[in-house]
Amino acid sequence: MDFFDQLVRFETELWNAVERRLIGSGHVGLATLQALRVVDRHGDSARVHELSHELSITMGAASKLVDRLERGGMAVRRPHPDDRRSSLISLTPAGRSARRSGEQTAHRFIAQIIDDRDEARDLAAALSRLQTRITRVSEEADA
Amino acid sequence: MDFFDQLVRFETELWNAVERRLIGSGHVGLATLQALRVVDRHGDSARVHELSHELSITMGAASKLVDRLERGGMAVRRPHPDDRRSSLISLTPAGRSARRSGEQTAHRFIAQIIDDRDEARDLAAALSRLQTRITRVSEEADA
DNA sequence: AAAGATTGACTAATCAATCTTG
DNA sequence: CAAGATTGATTAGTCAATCTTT
Repeated sequence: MDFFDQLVRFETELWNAVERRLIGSGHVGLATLQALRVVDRHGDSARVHELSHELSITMGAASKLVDRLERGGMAVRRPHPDDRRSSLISLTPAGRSARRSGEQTAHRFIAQIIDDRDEARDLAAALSRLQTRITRVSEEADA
Repeated sequence: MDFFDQLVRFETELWNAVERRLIGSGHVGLATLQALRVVDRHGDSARVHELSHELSITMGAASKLVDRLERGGMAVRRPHPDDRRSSLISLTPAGRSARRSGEQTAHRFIAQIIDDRDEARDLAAALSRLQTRITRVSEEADA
């Protein structure tokens, strides 16, 4: 379990350290920043579904997350033109600005932790490859 | 941010997959299992402090975690012999049993995700090395 | 029936305040 | 005053039930 324990510990502490840096310099928190990045990345086609999927949280959590973004004046929902069950989510100017400055701060901090860009790329690739195995191994159980 | 995003995503999904496997086979949840492992690892010298530190959670969270272990009949607090501010936490037979079977299930599952033991060791070492940088880089800000 | 989303009940984390002991 | 722990108020997640639309 060494690998698992180390993974969990590092992820938790890195998340918390980035969070402290963001809050300490007057930016939005990391969970909010990650949400803003997902919405922005999707241009005008972000739905609750995308947030749920890309942040690995439930639909319920994603729905409430968008509620908070709206209350904070960082995003707005408008009706989906082709599917009346859904809404399209887009950032307000304030949301885009919070994303830009927060992302810059987070990026600088993380680059100090892992300053070797090749190593960062290799680690990301290794994790990405293992990622695909999670689904496969999980599904083998259901068979 | 590729590395960070991939790290967070992989950790979240691996945690959730292990959790589902544990619950699905009638074991304690993963957060509980991690707590049981910490207490057991410390023999008879586990305090709330150790749980807080090794799980990277606050003292408040760790204190409530021990409350839940006690309510579940998996651990007991007894007064610390040398320090009356503190308690020593130890596992009951039920707690030790839950730890053993849960750990076995979790271990088998994770070994299926990352089946190359050398790779697991290398990744754990890389993360461990980066781990030490978090504190250093965080503290540079305070200077 | 399935997909998208929302809501309510519950769980477990955070922070801050507090208490006791070192 | 600092360290260990506990507690209360708040925050944000889960799951399950529900509603609408596909």
